[in-house]
Amino acid sequence: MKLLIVEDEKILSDSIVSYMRHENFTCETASGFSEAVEKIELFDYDCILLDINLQDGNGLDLLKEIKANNKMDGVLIISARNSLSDKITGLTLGADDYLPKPFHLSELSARVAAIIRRRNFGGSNILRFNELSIDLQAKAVFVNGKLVELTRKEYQLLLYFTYNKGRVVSKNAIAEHLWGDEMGGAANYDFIYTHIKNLRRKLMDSGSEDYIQSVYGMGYKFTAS
Amino acid sequence: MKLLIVEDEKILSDSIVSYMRHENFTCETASGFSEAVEKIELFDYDCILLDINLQDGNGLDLLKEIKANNKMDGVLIISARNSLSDKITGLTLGADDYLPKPFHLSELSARVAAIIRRRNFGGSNILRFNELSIDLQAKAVFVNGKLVELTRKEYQLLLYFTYNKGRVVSKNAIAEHLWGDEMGGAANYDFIYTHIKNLRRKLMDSGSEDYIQSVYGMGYKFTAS
DNA sequence: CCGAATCTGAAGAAATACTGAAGTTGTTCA
DNA sequence: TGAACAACTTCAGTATTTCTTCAGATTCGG
Repeated sequence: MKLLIVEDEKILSDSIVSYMRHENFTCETASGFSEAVEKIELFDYDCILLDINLQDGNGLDLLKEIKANNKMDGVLIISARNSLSDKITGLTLGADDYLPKPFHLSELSARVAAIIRRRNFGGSNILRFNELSIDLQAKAVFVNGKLVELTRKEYQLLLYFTYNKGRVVSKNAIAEHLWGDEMGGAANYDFIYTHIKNLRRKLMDSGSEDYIQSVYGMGYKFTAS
Repeated sequence: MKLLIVEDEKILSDSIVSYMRHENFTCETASGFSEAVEKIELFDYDCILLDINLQDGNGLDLLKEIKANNKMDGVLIISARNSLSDKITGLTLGADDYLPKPFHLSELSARVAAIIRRRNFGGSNILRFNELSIDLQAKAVFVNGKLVELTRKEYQLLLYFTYNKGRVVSKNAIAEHLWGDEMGGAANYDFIYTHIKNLRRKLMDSGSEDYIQSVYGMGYKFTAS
């Protein structure tokens, strides 16, 4: 899952990134209004953590812009202001949740997870696809009720497939989602081949069909239902 | 058996009521501090499910008031907050148990049932997991009835695991729960490794299975039942 | 049939986890 | 108060697991 943290207090931004990386989110940052606009136009994020008190503009305007651009990213507003009007305005403009400073990082994490769950998976903690089921809370994957032990990357990969079910996802998109900035537009995709191979093998060894369909020259399509 | 659910998130409150009714509890709700005080003064409840993060006041104050009024109601604290101090304060003030959000309704139900059983049959506050038992009042841990001497951190760690039974807890979350904000997103987790090692050793030396499962790259999962 | 894309197993590199011991802090009790 | 002890944290070295790279095999579309 990929996040954009829009926050100009470097210390806070860094600690959010550090925490969320450990929670296995892919994180990118923007320290200002303009940088955020740029990144949001270029990339897809599962959730944008938006501090509405930026130096170089009003975060609510940015929010307006995100929503006007028909971007489907989730948005969590972070604010030092406790004013009810900001909260209401934010939620009216389409933010998914609101978190006043100061906050516990674990609460931030829980809320972000909730937003993503709500937007991508209908709010459910357990996803089912044919003989496959995924418990988001326990971070566990089952085939016919039997636990399959996946590594971090394999789990992230599977999750990315599930919410792009039926769509072809390019290797570029996968790289961007699982690795962020530094790997997007990589020269080769050997590491993706390897992870896909391992994921396929683990699932099929446990008795699952192969729902990861290769689409020559395009990418992969997850075909379970 | 009659419950009072003090919770201002209507969706959560409704789903608790719906679930608990099926478990044959009589349910009433209060969406705020003042409403709760009123109801508690007027009626007797077997157990009060108290969210300590209310809009209109601190839930811990309400708890203090319940206990000061010599009400004998059992109290289960529900909290999104993760600060250890809240937990400790809550239990010190006389709460019977503590359940962090998010939780499974089945777990809530089990804990409520346990509180009621305990209070009605004069038992002490004891959690049981296979050959492990934890006396919350005495803050003592037993393996097959034999006392295991744990340090404070080890005890807190074990307790935190039991609260999150079956879920993967990240080292971040552990750090934040046991040490508070300042450790969130810490650079290294050496101290967690050490405490986990010591806790594991003490429990296993006493004849317990190792219920603390390491999940590479994600954290730990407590697997007893 | 050719070149490009994809797949595979194996090996090296990197990240994560564990351990014992040493250093530091805090508590207890004379 | 301060010596003795317990608890906590840090550190350095080791073990384990995962990630990435690579070379060769296979498949695919034209």
